[in-house]
Order: sequence, then structure tokens, then C-alpha cells
Amino acid sequence: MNLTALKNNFKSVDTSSLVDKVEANLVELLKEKKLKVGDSIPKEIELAESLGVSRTVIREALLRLRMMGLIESKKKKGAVITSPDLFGIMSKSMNPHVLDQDTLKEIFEIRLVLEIGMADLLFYRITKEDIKELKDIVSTEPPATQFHLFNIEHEIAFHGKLYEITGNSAMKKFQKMLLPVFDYVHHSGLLKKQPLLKMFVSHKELVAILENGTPEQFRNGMRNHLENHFARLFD
Amino acid sequence: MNLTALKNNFKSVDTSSLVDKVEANLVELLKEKKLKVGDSIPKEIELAESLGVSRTVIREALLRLRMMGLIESKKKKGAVITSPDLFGIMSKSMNPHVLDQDTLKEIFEIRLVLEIGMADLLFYRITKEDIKELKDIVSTEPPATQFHLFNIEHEIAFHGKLYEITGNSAMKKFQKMLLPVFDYVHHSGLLKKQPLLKMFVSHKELVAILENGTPEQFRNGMRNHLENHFARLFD
DNA sequence: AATGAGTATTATGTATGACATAATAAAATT
DNA sequence: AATTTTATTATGTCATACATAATACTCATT
Repeated sequence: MNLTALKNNFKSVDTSSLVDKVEANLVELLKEKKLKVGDSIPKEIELAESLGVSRTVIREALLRLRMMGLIESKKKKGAVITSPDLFGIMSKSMNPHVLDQDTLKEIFEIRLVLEIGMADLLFYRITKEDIKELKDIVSTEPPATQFHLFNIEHEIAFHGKLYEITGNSAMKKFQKMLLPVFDYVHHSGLLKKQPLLKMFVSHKELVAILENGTPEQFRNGMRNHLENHFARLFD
Repeated sequence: MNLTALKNNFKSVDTSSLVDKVEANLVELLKEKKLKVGDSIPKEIELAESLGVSRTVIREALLRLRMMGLIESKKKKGAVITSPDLFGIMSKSMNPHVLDQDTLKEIFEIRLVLEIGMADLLFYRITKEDIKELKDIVSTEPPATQFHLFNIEHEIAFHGKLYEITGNSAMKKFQKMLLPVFDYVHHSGLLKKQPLLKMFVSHKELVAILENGTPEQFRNGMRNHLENHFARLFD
């Protein structure tokens, strides 16, 4: 047996706390009983008795479930099952000031990846109204020569609308959550300032592609549009 | 004052619990003091005294920070600051059985978006060794005629390696987290079974593109490779 | 002086009991 | 019947005590 196997062996000792076990127990309960959203789970005291632990432990475990978005606790009513909001949880710790720089850079990258890859969703779900809205947004776009002024609200309005069009609310939430990070990374010295301020594919052109083009054209257009950001990433 | 304004006014009443406030307080503390990873924060009792609340409340607030990945608690040593693992948190609630179907479908979509959009990262960071590994993986690929058997381990090995090549550990974690969901969605009746099992761009061809092609070619190739999945999404 | 066994200390983990609070249900009043 | 008042109930908060595990310390041994 080599060292790794040995280590893995040791790793298998149960180092979990009581709360850990109760938490796993409760999650299992939800799965097993196939409880639906809105159903209520037993009271803290009942759980404490039936699991043979103190209410303190139960409360900590329930708190975890609550943070995972699995339940919601109301006074008197007890706890009821809810459908977890994946990104709601994550957004709580999505605080630029507490994330290390590597993570921030990675999140920044993910944003670029998403916006390039979302083309097919956009084309499949976009409506005439969406296009009209996009046109409204870009109609107030500052002239090309001043593009480097980089109106951040304008950017958010445009790109945010794109996320919305995807019809993917998880992704939309992800973007909302990303905003402060994006802002932070952009203003911090984390990435090199863009040296060349060439004009790339504009928002207007992207809208034109959405109206009359193909997903493939959009991906390329968006890739080009984001060139400054990529350049900063890759030096 | 109209009704909306009035409502917003009412909404502004502080409905947060004690723990909420303490939590916000602690997060603020971390930001303010610019505490670095590894620094330790005051003991529970000290916090309780200085904030004027019971240790119970402090413990609940600390538990939340712990779940956010902001701190880690060790016996005797107290709590120390850690760099939050964004997706570690989310993965806890990433349990297919507790997520509703819409969310599952959305997550499935995000996976597709990521893999198409990651092209530029791949090309910028891929190494000769990576290409060799990919070739090894696809060398055991089942023949085209049996493609619809859809060897899931093989799929995971190949696509997982791609995530790895991006060098973006957050994205890689995201993928790891997605696996059970992907598996679940694939096997459940959530999406229609693919009706046509045409052969699209294969893993081998994708590797060839990575070796000698361009990001643009890769995006199109991947889009085509994922055609069956898209078809199931869009009917 | 270095090592190691054994002990003391300390901060978190768990248990228990009590009361506060808010939401609901039940009862009483009009 | 509708509304107000009261009672009930389950979560939220507090206080205290003890268990446990990790660390620091002591001291004997070499």
C-alpha cells in the first residue's frame, strides 16, 4: 500500500461533528420522503427527541439547511421546504473584498466565457420586443471616439439585457452577482490597463447580428467586442 | 406619495433578526480591518461581550460566515479567516433531488454555454501535454456507429479535461458540481430523448482543432458536437 | 540540550432550561 | 357575521454548565 492509499485510508475516519450528521440526516429525510415545496418539517423539539440530540444541534443543522435555501423558518409555523436558490447563497460570499485575487480573475473570465457562449440561447429565445429594447439602449450609446470612456451603467444595461434574454434566470442571477466583482476588477489594478483602445465590434453591431445574423456571427462579434478584456487577461 | 413609494417606505423597516445584524457586523469587521487569510478573529465569548449579545447569537452568525467560507473554526485555536470557496458552498445545495426542474434545466444550459464559450481560454492555456492527454482519452473512444451508447465516463473524462485546461479552477469546480445534475437530467425524462442520433463533430475532431485550429473553429465544432443536447433543449 | 510522556489550559462543541416574540388559532364580544 | 381579545405554539434569544479536542506547558529521561 502506497502513501496515498494510506492517506486516503486515514481520511476515512469519521471526523464529522454531531451537527454534520444531523444535517446529512435531514437532507436525507427531504430526499426520502419526497417532500414537496411548501410541506413543513417536524418542529425542532420533535426532531431533537427523535434524533436523540439537543435542540442546539438541531438548530445549527436547520440553520445550515436554511442557508442552503432548502427550508425557510417561520415562527409558530415551523420550517417549510423551499426550492433552493443556488446563487442566492453564493452571492452572500460574493464580496470582492473578501475574495482573493486569483478567484476574482477567474470570475472575470467566466463572465467572458458566458457571454460568448450564450449565443444560441439568445437566438432561440429573443423576441421582437427584446430587439426593440436593445435598440433603445444602444441609441444612447456615446460616439465611437469616446468609447474608451466606458460608461459603466451603459455597459451593464446592455449586457444585463442579454442575460435576461437568455431566459436563464440562474445565469441572470449569476450576472447580477458578478456586477460588483466586475466593477472591482475593472477599477483595481488587478488587470493591466488596456493599452490599445481600438474600436471593436460595437453594441450596435451586436444588435444588428441578433436581428439578422446567426449564432456563429454573434459569438465572433462578441468575442471581438470583448477583445479589450481578453487582451488585459492575456497581457 | 403614491402607493409604491409608501410600500417601499414600509419595506424599509428593519425586519432583520439579531443574528442578521451580528452577521453583517462581523462581515464588516473583516472588510474594515482588512484582515488577511490566516488571521484569527476574537473568541466567541469576547465577541459576545463586545457586541452585547449572547454567545448563541454569535455562534449562529459565525456559523453563517463559516458556511460562506469566510472563516474556519478550530477548537482551541478559534476562528481564522479563509478565502471563500464560492462553489464549495453552492455545491452543498446542488443536489438534483432537491432542485426543481426549471433550475435543473437552466444548469444544464449553463454547461453548454460554458463549453462553447471557453474556446479562447483553452487556446491560450493549452500545453503539448494537455493535447497528448486528450489524444489518449479519445483513443479509447468507441466507434462512431455506437456513439449513441454514450459512454458517460468517457464523456466526463473528455469534457472534464477541457475544464481543467482552462486553468480556471472556479469553472472546474463548477463542472464537478454539475456532474450529478447533468447525469440526472440526462437520465430523467426532463428533456426529450434525442430522436435523431446523427453523428456530429467528434471528440477526436475537437482535439484536432485544438491542436491546429482556431478558437472560432473550436466554438463552432463544440456547438456542433453538442447539437444533440441543444436539440433536446429546444425540442 | 533534545526528546517525549504526561498534565493543564483553552476555545469550540453540545446539552439543558428558561423566557421573549411573533404568528396563528380559539374564544369572546359587538 | 365580523371584529377584537385572549390563549397557544414554535421559533428566537439568553444563560449556564459540562464535554471534547487541540494546544501549551511541565518535567522526567536520555
